[in-house]
Amino acid sequence: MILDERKAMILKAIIDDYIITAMPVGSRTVSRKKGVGFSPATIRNEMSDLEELGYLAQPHTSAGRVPSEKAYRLYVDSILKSPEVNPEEKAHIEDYISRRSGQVEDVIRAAADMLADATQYTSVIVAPRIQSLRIKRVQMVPVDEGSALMIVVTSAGIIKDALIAIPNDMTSENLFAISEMLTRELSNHTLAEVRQIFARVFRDMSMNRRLLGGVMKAMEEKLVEDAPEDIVIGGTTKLLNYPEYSDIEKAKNFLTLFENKDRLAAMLKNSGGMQISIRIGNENEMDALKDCSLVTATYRVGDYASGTLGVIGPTRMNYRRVVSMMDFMGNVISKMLSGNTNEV
Amino acid sequence: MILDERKAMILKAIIDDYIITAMPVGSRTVSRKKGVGFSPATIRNEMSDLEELGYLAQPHTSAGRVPSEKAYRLYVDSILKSPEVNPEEKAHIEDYISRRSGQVEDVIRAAADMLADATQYTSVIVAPRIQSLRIKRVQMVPVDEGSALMIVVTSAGIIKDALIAIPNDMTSENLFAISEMLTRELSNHTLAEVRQIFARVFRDMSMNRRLLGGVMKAMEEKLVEDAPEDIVIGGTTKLLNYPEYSDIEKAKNFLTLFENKDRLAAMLKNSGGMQISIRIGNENEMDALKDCSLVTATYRVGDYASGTLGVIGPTRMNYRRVVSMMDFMGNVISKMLSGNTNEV
DNA sequence: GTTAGCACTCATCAGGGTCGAGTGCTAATT
DNA sequence: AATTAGCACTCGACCCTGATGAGTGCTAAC
Repeated sequence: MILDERKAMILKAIIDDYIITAMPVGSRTVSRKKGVGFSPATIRNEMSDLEELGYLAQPHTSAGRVPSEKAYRLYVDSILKSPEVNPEEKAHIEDYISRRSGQVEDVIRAAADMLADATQYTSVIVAPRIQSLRIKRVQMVPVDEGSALMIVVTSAGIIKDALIAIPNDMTSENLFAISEMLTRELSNHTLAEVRQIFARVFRDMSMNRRLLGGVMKAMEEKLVEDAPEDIVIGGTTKLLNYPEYSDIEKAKNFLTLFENKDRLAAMLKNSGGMQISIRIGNENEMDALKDCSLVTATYRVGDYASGTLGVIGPTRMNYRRVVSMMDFMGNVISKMLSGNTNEV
Repeated sequence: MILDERKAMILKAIIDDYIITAMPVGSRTVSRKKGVGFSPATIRNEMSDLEELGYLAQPHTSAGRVPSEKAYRLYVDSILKSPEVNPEEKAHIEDYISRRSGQVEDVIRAAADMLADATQYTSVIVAPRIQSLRIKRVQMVPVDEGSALMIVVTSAGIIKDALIAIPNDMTSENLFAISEMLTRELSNHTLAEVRQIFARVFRDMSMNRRLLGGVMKAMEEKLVEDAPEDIVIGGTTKLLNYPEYSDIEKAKNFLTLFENKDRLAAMLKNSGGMQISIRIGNENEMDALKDCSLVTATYRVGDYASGTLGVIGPTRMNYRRVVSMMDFMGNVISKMLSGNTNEV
């Protein structure tokens, strides 16, 4: 089912045109393109074949042709090798992001904005899964009579905190001592392992059972269990600039998507572990994305944790640019976030 | 320029109807309402008067009448006294929000969601201005070789943090000692005063000049100066459900508004210190809000700090409900956030 | 195998007619 | 004097129509 060279060339021309104009492409238009040395009639015959093969579709009898998802798929697969981002742009992006020192949230925020800006589509970045991170320090800071802020510093400089209740008579020296102890016990373990470790600690030392109970509860509840996904969205309204979203219903559907961040994160993450994954139109499970394409990539933090970044645009998006941009951006994020992390 | 009773009644009927239907209201419609004992003809005469007085407008000759901003203003002023939120709803909201323990961010997030949900308009809440908060504790937690997380706990349990650079040979005991010292020096002062205090400390003790320099720089840069406004938005897409936003251009304008949070915060905050302020249509400075109304209220945190909450909806919004909801919500937030704060 | 020619299709748009909601005015009623 | 009924008038919404033009498929000529 491989296309001969001329068909492929014509199909490519049609897709290229459609990516820009979002209008059905006619035979005349194709034949006028440079590099295409055939008359409209010839093109028509080929287009007719392509339609039969399922690569093109006609919105109505006397309209031009529109590429099908199958066509995009072919196009995308054939194009992935040849990236295209100019060096100045790269430098600019890297500079902007690296200016955000440290905090993972900030880096991701900056990256999402840059990605949306560079592609002119909507971008989404999911922070690394927290359960898989290794704890480096645990520290409690008194906030109030009876409450303290528990801070967990993990590898890769990702920091999580939660308010916990403490006994009223606890001094800050006391808290410090306990923090040191917890750090000793927990460091180098993942958050997911915390529960078992606590079980052991509880047996070993009877000290401050009540406080430890509170700490453990907070860790489980706030840091492990229902921790909402950390997910950042850039350029939410970018897609409204494209004609396919001039229908208010579609726009609304699309925008509501971002209100449920957990679902969004879930969707982004099942990219099957591919380095770069592209889902076109109906290849997406979510209804609101049925006429969008979603390009996702993975970035790494240190040696174990990883996160996902994605771009959502119309099916006729500029895949070449998006893919290379994602590739580049993934590397930048990895570099920024792993830079912090010296060994554990 | 006060309206006689009948005119007022007719005007109110028109506004009430328009709030629901978003369609020009005709004399017949008004006359059919219960409580209005007049024929369409009579109503027409009154409506004609009201138009002359500037309370009504006609989109075109043979259409019904539409309330002007002046009418809304009158309506709103006359209605502010009589709140309307049912007790179960109140209980539900209070319960939902109080479930978010502690962290200011969480409370505000929850409140914004609730507010948007209860009103079916878009809600905005600005966190208390950080400069005016009093410091309760300063604590540094080592993160990495050469970097630490500085945490500033302020009154009202609002917590700010920033990554700072520290000398490589700093131990955690060392950091703890310095934290204690900083806490002693800074507690009970506002962030805005930090600079002067540092000047004094610098003279008094020569210890660890380099670290202190870093701390001070971080405080100034990250916590005082360009700290972006903490602002939370709920129900961004809610307004898309109203016919006045079925125009994609308007929708886009409106949505882009939320991308510049600083401007948004600035606008919310200049409500002239009123308890509840309502800006209708052109009373708003921002173009994107020219055909919206903005209702803002103030909440307090402890005795000194305060923040703003707001609802954005179409000019024909249900003012009665929104106002009473804002009033209630402001109190809930105040209570939640001040509850934490025992004396400093 | 390629192309020119031609009849055919169909979305888009402007013009024109009808319909109905709503008005303003005038005259009749209370 | 206030209210109401009646009526002519206005104007947007809707539907139908025909013209236009982009684009197609087929056939015959090159």
